[in-house]
Amino acid sequence: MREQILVSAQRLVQQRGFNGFSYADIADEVGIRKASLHHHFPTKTDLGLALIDAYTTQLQSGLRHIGESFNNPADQLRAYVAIYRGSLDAGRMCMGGMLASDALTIDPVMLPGLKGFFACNIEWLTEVLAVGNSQRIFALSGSASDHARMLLAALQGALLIARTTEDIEAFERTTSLLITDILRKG
Amino acid sequence: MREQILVSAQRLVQQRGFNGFSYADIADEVGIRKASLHHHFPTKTDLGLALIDAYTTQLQSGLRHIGESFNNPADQLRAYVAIYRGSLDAGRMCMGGMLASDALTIDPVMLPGLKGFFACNIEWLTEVLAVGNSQRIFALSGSASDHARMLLAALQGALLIARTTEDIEAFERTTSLLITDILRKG
DNA sequence: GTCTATAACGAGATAGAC
DNA sequence: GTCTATCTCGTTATAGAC
Repeated sequence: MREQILVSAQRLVQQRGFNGFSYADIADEVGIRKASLHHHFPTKTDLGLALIDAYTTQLQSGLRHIGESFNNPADQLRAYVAIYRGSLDAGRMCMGGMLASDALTIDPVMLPGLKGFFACNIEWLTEVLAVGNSQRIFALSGSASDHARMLLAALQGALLIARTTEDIEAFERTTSLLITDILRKG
Repeated sequence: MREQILVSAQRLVQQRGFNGFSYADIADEVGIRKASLHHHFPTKTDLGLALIDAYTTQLQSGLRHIGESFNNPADQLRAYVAIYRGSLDAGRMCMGGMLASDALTIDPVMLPGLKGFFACNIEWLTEVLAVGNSQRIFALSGSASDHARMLLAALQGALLIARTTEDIEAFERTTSLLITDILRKG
């Protein structure tokens, strides 16, 4: 049940933000009463902390899987971008981006976990970009970590705008451009 | 008074999102009672529509000013980026980005105005990039409109992440990289 | 245009029975 | 672990006096 609650709540946060859903929404979805939810997560902050933790674990698991599935840094980067594309197709934003936009309204105890999530993304991207650059697969114009931050920012923003403008095609073109600009020409 | 309300509400949306403030917050700030606000904006949706309209007007005015102040497309682009930097310094997000993250929870009648705001940004950026490219000041790897969308997405995402990670330095490096990647290399 | 007063609702949360 | 019942608070919104 705890797992069902987390699955439901995660979807709600990704689609509506942390202030955009209530215990009543979750209760309807998982089929128990509001009050019963408080047995699993006494406060909404407790739920939020568990969500960030679970989401970061999902990310790390996904990144590990990419590392095991692809040797080529370019393919790894494309697989990373595909995660965002899959999210868009499901009508979901990145939970990190949604919580970031709610940063001033949520309990501050959630912020370290949120920062950790972004750090996870940046560290992994930095490593992939650095390896690709040293293998002359990529041709970075700046440091690997600067490119990593730029990629993360661009993907978060592209996801946000694409959902609102309902333009998946534009998302696709943006991410293609991001990748080709990193790949060594000719 | 209507103007004071809009100023207050705009700041609140940019910092806390459309669901992150109430009429009580505005009332405290402008010094009238909650009920009096409904005389100026009967519903919160009415307020939201007025905010989007005012914000788009501010954008257009700002873009016009940039066009009048700088002839060089590179300087125009830097001035555009500086708008986001100024927002970050004020602890504010772009209102467009905030409303986009709230897209599924706000009254759908606000969505056309929100899409129009993004279209405004993309059209202006596309024009600046196209001119700079034809003047051989820029060296675009893709179409001007694709680069425009990418820039907008990257700036929105960078703003969001920089506020959460409290890393203005990272925002600065990201935007520098975005601009240098567009400029024709020495 | 602004006020007091209040309605109507939904939110997060608690108590205690089963 | 789940339930019913309830509490308290904040929210948007309205009625009607001044």
